[in-house]
Amino acid sequence: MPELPEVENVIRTVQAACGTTITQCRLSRVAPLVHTTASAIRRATDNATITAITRRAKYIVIHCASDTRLLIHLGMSGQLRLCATREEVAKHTHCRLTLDNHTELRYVDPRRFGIISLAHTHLADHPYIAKLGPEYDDPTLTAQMYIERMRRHSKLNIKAALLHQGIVPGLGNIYACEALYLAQVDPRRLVNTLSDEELTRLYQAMRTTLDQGIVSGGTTLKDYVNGLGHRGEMQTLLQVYDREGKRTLDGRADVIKIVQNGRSTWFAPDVQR
DNA sequence: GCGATCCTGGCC
DNA sequence: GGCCAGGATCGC
Repeated sequence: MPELPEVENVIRTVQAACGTTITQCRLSRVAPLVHTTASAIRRATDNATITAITRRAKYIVIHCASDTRLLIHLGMSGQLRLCATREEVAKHTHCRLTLDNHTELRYVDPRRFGIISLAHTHLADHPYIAKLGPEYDDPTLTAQMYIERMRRHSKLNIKAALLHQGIVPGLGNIYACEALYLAQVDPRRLVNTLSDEELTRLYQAMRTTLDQGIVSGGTTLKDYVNGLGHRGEMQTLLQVYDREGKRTLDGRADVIKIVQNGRSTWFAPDVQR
């Protein structure tokens, strides 16, 4: 479900949890924990005040006053919801953080591809965080730096490179297809066949696409909702994603679907070269 | 670098 | 019943 714009909208809509104190942490046995245990999470969150909720790539970071941070990745089907305590608990709710203001943060994930983890010292030292490239909107990430990072993976097709979270994280299947359309680049091309000019177009396109996704509240294809349960609007603006056999949204060209590295790619061969 | 794999649910 | 899905790790 969630790519960077969806995760950004989730963290923005759960900010009311900041300043509250966690009075209870309930983890189901099927919660997908990584690099930690249920007891470590209970210990870290017990009576902890939430000082901030931030995002790193597609990870949600819940900062506790105790200097520990709870890391949540939503995987394919995860949701983080800020609910009234009395609200009915949805199926596949794996973690409930009860807060001292009659609300709860609930992590729900039917497919269980997401993860919950813990970072004690520097966030950047966490094994999963350490592998990530710089944020797409990092002011120090110039087009030139982006090109250099891309060229370290010369043998990848450009679609796979856009999905590679170690280069610049945040794009998933939807926004990668959309960025390639905006930049007018054929997803099948290898990085080492792209000119600096084409990579610069992709640098700009991925930034524009992610910004647009954030501003429009994320893409609700099926079940994405933000932390308050509201759907996004970006699905009404997608040019190519899931439009096999149709025209692009702007009517400029026909869309076809191919499979790359096991994932569907939609693109318009007449305008993506 | 690439394919298999984790898992549930919706759709054909 | 089989296929597909917004992700990413792991082993080869």
